[in-house]
Amino acid sequence: MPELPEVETVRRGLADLLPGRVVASAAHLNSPKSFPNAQHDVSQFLIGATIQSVRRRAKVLLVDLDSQHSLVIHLKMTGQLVFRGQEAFGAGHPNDSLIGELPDRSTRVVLGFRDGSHLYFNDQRKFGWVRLLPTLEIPNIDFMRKVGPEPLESDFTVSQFTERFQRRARTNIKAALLDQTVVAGVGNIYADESLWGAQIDPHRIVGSVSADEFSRLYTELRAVMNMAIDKGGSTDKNYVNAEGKRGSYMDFARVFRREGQACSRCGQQILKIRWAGRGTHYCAECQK
DNA sequence: CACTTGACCTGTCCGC
DNA sequence: TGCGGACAGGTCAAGT
Repeated sequence: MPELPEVETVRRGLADLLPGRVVASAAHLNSPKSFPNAQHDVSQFLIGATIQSVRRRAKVLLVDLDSQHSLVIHLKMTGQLVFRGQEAFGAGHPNDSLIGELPDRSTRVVLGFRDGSHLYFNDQRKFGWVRLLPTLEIPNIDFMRKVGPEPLESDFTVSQFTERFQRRARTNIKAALLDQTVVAGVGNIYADESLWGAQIDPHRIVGSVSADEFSRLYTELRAVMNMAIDKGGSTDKNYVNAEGKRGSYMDFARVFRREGQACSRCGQQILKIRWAGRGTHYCAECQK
C-alpha cells in the first residue's frame, strides 16, 4: 500500500504542515513497535523540540527535530499520518477526508503541538512504527545500509538500474523489483504497473531480461511513480495523505486490481495470480 | 551468499 | 446468520 509515491505524498504534505511546530506531548496508545526508547529520551529529545524538516528515504519518513534527533516512521501496509489543526477539533472534519474524528480505534501514536494541533499515527494492522533516533545514526541502521538507490533521483541512470539487478540474477523479475536492496521504494502496485508498461512477464528470470527490456522497465517505473505522485498516490483501502484525503492513481491503473477487465493495449483479459508471494496482475498476451 | 517461506497483525470477504 | 479460512502486502527472521 504505501509505496514510494504514497510516502512521498505524505512527506510533501507534512513538509508544508510541520516545520516550526513545537512538540508538547507524545501519547503512545497501542503500538508495541513504536517508541522503544527509554522514556527519558522522549522527554529529553522529543518534548519541547521544534520540527525542522521532513525527509524521505525509500518508504521511510524522517522528521528532523532541532534536538539532533529525528522521528523515523514506517507506515508498512496500513499506516497513516494525519495532521489536524486546532480548528478541526469540534468543528467536525472535512467531508473529503476518508477518516473521521481522531483519535480513532486504529490510532497508535499522538503527537501534540504547542499551538494545539496534532499529528496522528494510525495503523490498523500494527506493522508500522515510529522511532526516535539521533539524526546522525539513521544512515547506520540496518535498513538504511542495505536499501538500494532512489529510482526517481535525476542522477539515477538506466545502467545503474540494470546493474543493480544482477545481484538477483536467478530469481524472477517481480521478486527482484520488490527487493528493497535492488531499488528503493517499489511495492506491489508499481511493480505490476511498471512490468505491464515495459511488456515484461512477471515470471521472467532476471538473467534472461535483455538490456532493452531493462531500459523499458527503468523508463516505465519512473513514469508510473512520477504519475502516481502527481495523482497523490494510490488509495486501495487505507492509504490517505497528511490531510486524510485519498489518492487517485487507482483510477489510472492499467493492471492492478483490474483482473477480468480487458487489457487497454491488446484487449485480452487481465489475469490475477499468486506470484513472488504476492497477488500479481498482468496481461499474458502482451507481457512476454 | 542467494533465494523462499512464514511471521507479524487486523479487518473484510467468500463459501458453506 | 455464523464461522472458518483466504487474502490484503512491507519487511525481517529463519529456513533450505
